[in-house]
Amino acid sequence: MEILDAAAQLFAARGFHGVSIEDIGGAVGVSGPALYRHFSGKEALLAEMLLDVSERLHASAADRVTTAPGPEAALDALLSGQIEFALSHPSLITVHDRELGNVPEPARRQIRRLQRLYVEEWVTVLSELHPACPPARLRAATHAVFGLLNSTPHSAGELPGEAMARLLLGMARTALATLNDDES
Amino acid sequence: MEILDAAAQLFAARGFHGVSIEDIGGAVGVSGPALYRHFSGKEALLAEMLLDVSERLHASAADRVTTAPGPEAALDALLSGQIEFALSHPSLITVHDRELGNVPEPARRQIRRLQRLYVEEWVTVLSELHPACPPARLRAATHAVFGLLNSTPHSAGELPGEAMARLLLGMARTALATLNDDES
DNA sequence: CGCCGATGTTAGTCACCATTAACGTCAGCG
DNA sequence: CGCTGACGTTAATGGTGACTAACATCGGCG
Repeated sequence: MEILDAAAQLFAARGFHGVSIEDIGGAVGVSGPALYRHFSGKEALLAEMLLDVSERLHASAADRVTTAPGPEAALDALLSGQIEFALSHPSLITVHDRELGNVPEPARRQIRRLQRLYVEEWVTVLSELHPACPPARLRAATHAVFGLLNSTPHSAGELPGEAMARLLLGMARTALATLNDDES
Repeated sequence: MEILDAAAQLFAARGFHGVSIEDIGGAVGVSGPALYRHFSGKEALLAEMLLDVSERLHASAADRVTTAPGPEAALDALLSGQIEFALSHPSLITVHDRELGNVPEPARRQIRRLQRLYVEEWVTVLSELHPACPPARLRAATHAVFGLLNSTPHSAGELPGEAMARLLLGMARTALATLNDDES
């Protein structure tokens, strides 16, 4: 929806509390309280936005993993999916890992659940590739790779999108390839 | 200062606009407007906090690079410095790359300048190790590595600090080692 | 035509919050 | 002793912002 897109950009730029309902309305051409015809409140708007992101990420990951022929292909599919999403929706990525704390309780738990499932998708694939590696280490490495891939909003414009995608894919792949070698 | 530490944790958890002056006062045992005896306002407090972080990061980087015997050692020193800082001051790291937009103008420019100098420190070292690599690519890779290293606040507690430091060092090192190999 | 539901609009209302005012306390020091 | 400067406190004050109320507009459909 157009409202959610505008809100995502504003939230990413100024933070949830730095954006007013009137700001969001103004960004889509209506003014202020008109938004209450579409959302029950500011927090509900954020909740729907983050829920949608979590669902899309998790659904895409589950799909890619099950259709991949093997763990190496699955990992590449996960990497490409995350990169594609981060490059095409930088504001959503930014809001997604900044503003969970402002989502009210019924929805927050569900978003957390989807995020956890998403991470576990990665950990499962990685544990097939690195059976000797303890899960906690795989989880930490997964979060680190997310940090790497989600850095695109910060380095926006340094490189054309296609080049950036290849760079991130290469860096993430090799970063994950060393998981067995090191001592813990 | 104790006030800045408390404010950093609050800002990291709830965002600049999500924290009130009274919250910060309460966290250090005084209440509300007492803070105006130490800072001219909320934004000034943030400015001092971010300026201090930028200065420490840049000074440490410049120092480590000049005392290192060669580019490989310099890169390792940069990596270790950033990891050490991120692991010991997660809130400062979080605030540092989220809240620049809320710093008023005299100070913002200076913080930006220090951040740019910090990045250039990395790019200079990397360009000695990868002379064929265009600077834009090195800059993008540097930001990506920052994202990787600064992911610690998100994966807090998965791994003990020492293990996390080694994991991040290994991942970042190998991620940067592939910079020449890929096509751009 | 005339009702209705979707969608907006403009004026409150009420809470919160940064900042300032006015007023203590008290340690150190002449 | 009595001043002074550092540091706090509790009341304004003024602005902002989420949310609600009361009031249009209008396309579709009986």
